[in-house]
Amino acid sequence: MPKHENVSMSVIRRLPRYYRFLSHLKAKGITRISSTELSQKLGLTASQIRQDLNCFGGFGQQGYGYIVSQLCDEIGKILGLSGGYKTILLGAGNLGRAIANHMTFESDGFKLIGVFDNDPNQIGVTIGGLAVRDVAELEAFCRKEKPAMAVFCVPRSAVEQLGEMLYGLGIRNFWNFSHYDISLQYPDTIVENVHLNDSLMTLCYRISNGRTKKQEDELKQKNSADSTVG
Amino acid sequence: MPKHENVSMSVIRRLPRYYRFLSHLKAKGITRISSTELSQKLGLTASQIRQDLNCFGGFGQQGYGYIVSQLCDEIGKILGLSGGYKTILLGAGNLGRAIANHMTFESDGFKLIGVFDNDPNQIGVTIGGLAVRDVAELEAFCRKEKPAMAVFCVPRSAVEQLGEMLYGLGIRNFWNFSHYDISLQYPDTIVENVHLNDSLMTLCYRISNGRTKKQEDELKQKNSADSTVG
DNA sequence: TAGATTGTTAATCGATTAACAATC
DNA sequence: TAGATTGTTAATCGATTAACAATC
Repeated sequence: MPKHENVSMSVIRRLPRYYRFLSHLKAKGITRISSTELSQKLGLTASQIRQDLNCFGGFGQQGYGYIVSQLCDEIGKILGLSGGYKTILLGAGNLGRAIANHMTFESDGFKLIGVFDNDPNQIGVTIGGLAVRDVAELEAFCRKEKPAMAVFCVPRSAVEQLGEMLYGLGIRNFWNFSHYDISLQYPDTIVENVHLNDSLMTLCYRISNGRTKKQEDELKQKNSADSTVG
Repeated sequence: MPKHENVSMSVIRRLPRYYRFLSHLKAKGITRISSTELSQKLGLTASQIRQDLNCFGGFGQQGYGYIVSQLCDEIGKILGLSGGYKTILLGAGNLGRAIANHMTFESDGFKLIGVFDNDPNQIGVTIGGLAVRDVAELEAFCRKEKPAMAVFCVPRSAVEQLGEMLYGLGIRNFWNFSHYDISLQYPDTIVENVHLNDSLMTLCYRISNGRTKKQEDELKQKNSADSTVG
């Protein structure tokens, strides 16, 4: 597995979108696509797509474009989707359940091996094919199974406590749905935060304040382009 | 309510973090904070924070800093958190439930007024204080209540159908958890996407490929700073 | 007044876009 | 070969950081 240093987060965050769309094309039986076509479908520039892909190597053929299935597989490899990283999930509330099901049915590089909660009513209930365990068993479970990643679907305060324990047990990778960002405490962790609250407030801002000038310009441009076509 | 044009999405996406942290400080009874202190707590530069805030006006006092409660309230106003935008939610699965509860207990500018599903087993069940309605009632409900925002917690295919209907009914603001991005179809919509899948794949990439050079440098710098302090 | 910290301008850095030679 | 489209370099644009005068 090659290491791709110096690739910016901006590029990395676009890879899943490419992967998703290419999978879609592949499923539809489309074999070939150019950067221009891709850019139109995704709302990006062709230049950016070529620039992004060339961070990892030349996957296209001049004068032809990209072979959909090949490019899709390559991006899957780059993303490390066959990793099968052992994962535990903390918190069996509604969000935890949704995430557990998601991870079970669409395993994007991770394998859920344990779900934990401290609520006696939840313990034993089956979620994503797994019986919810008592959080009291967490330490022993981790020593035995050595999970690579932990998902936090618990409140902020619980993450502060559990984070310390899991860090002590060697876990360095986290998918965090709480407000507490463990990476500020332990800088050598890899944390992917999903702050639903922030997302909602951003939406609130956008509704309240209207579009930015840039967005307004793009919209105008798009509208005039549409009416030219039609 | 002033309109702040020309504010970039990068700035807007940091506002909720400021707001969240300032609320936290306020709750702890802290009255004053400088941009330097804030920057240390949030892992940003003081310069960036001042630059960000000055997009909206001068909220600080030279030689003193910022009054926590005042700054917090101002950011809340900028975000439009008192908007109380009427919101409907489509999809009463686990994710829909988690989101409905979230929106009911922490109303960040939105008021949930209806939850819809097409599964007869879900209809009538209470979620976030609301009885789940049959999606067949959706159109009549919207004509009467005129919601400002819709949350999509349904699969891609359902969003394609429902999106068209809701757009036709005048709804232009969406919080979207599906893979289907309605803003590509209707450019005059405001859509905030939450792609959990993409987030997970990004994490997978980061685990598989290690830190970027920039992150590695920052980590080294932080470690040496820590050992100098201790 | 002296010290501190903002608001704001200028400098740097990084990301996106444009252009075009290479080549299938 | 001619046409198309990539890979890659150069130009532009935007965002972040640094610096410092203004001022509390």
